[in-house]
This record gives sequence, structure tokens and C-alpha cells, in this order.
Amino acid sequence: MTMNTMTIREMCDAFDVTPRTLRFYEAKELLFPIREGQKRLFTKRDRARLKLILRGKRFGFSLEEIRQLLDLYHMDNGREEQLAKTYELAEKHLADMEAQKAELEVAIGELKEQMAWGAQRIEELANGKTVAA
Amino acid sequence: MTMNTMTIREMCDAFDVTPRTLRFYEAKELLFPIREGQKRLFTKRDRARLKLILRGKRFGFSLEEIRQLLDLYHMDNGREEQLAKTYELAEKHLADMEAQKAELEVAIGELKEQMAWGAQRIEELANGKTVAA
DNA sequence: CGTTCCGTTTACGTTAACGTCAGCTTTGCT
DNA sequence: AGCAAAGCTGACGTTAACGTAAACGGAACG
Repeated sequence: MTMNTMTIREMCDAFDVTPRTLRFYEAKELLFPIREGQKRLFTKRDRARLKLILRGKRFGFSLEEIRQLLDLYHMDNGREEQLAKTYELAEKHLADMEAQKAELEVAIGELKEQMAWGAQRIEELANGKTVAA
Repeated sequence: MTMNTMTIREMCDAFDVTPRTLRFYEAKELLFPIREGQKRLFTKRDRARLKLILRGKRFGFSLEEIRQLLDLYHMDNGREEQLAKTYELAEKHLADMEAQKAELEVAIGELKEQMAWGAQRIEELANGKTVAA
């Protein structure tokens, strides 16, 4: 059967991060690799979490924010109170992300406009040069 | 006629930043307020740039990246070479932003799924409690 | 005319997210 | 047995993006 855990190096290669980063995330309680003697063994759960961590980072969330969000992905535990709070947090982040998406669309539109204008300028310059030459 | 420049405090109120931030951006050559004696006066151009800076930050670009991108928004100067380079840079950023948008859409979808699942759990808990009470 | 703001410069402090280095086991070859 | 590679634990260094404090200048007000 396929080994269900990965060494730190395998993780680094798979996710393109350094060992330091993985240890750092463990220290910050974002990952919980099990120990075989001294060595860390990363489970499927760790891999799922790391994937979400890296994604979160790309969207500008802090590690602390991400840590809280990750609770959403193993909601199976925790009592009602905690569950509800986590859910609220998720709602906020969802709103955040949708706002971000909307703004991103605007920004993309504007950038495209600018680029069209820039392309025009460049073409004009090219023509001018050709003619002048 | 409406005064075309703003003091540092007016800027802070308008954009919700601190004076320190504006001076910092000036030091980093992101803004170029004119001077009336000692005091800074921010022009319409500065306001447009600041708006773009803050937007860029929300998308996770560094100030240095933003500074380079800002050149795109006053492309009127600079010769062909520089123009082309700036254009290339813009293309990269555009690709970046579109990739970010795509990923964001996936992430939003997944988060929604998780939240639906979480809502289900919460409801079950609520029902269980009601019955048990 | 004193003081209270607003603004300025200079400079050191801070936080997040790692990088880097030293020194120590453990493990796999040979 | 010997030794290099891989991992581990501190612990200090680094960068970006400001925060914060000290010390000063002009102007507006009672």
C-alpha cells in the first residue's frame, strides 16, 4: 500500500517550500506532523492544510488568519459555540474574498485599458521611426 | 475654483492612512507632493497614484512592484525602449492578476462548500439540542 | 506673548515570515 | 567501525512596511 506519510524533504519537493518553512508552520500550529523518533512525518491532513495555507498566502491572508480559517476544514470537533464562531469567521473571509474578486475585475479592466493605450503609443512610435528612417 | 491640492491631513482622512505612510511613500518615490515652503501638497496625480498603490497592496503586490507598475500610468514620457519594457511588465502583472482571479474563484467555491457542510452540522446540533431539551 | 496645533526631519523600534548558521543525533552506506 | 547525508533544535539575522518618539518651526488664538 502507498505510504500515507511524507518526510520533510518529500514535502519540500512537492510544495516547493523549505524545511525551515515547514518547521515554522509547525511551531505556529498550522501543521501537526507526527514523530517517528525525532523525525517529522507529514500526513495527508498536513498536506491538505499546507495546500490551503499556501493558497491563503497568495490572497494576502496572514498566517494567523489562515490558522483560524483552517479550523473550518476539520469542524468535526468542537462544540456548538466554537462551531458557530468559526462559521462567522468563514463568512467574513468569504465576503473578503468576493470583494477582492470584484475589485480584481475592475483593476484588470483598467489595466487592460491602459495597456491598449500604451500599445497604441508604441505603435505610433514604431511608425514614426520607420517613416523617419 | 476648487483647490487642486490637499494637505497631508486631508489625504489621511480621505484615504485612511497615516502621515507616516504618506511620507514613507514619498521617500520610496511612489508619490511626489509639491512643497509649499516645508509642507507637502498632494496633487490630483498623487491621489490617483495613492489609489492605485492601495489597490495594489490589497492584491499582495510589494511597494517596489507597484512603483514599477505606476510608470504605466504616466507612460507619456520615456522612449520606446522603456515603453516596451513597461508594457511587458504590465503583461506579466495582468497574467498574475488573472491567475489570481481564477484561483480566487476556486477558493470561493470550496469555501462555500465547506460552509454548507458546516451549516448542516450546526443545524443538526441545534435540532438535537431542541429534542433533547 | 505664551501655548497649542499641525507639520517636518531624524532615527530608532516593531512585527511577520522566514533565512542562515552552529552544533548535535540518527541513519544509511561501505 | 567510519563517515557523509539528512534531520533536529536553538538562536541570531534579515526585509518590508510602517510605528513611535524626540526635537524643531510656523501660525493661529485667547
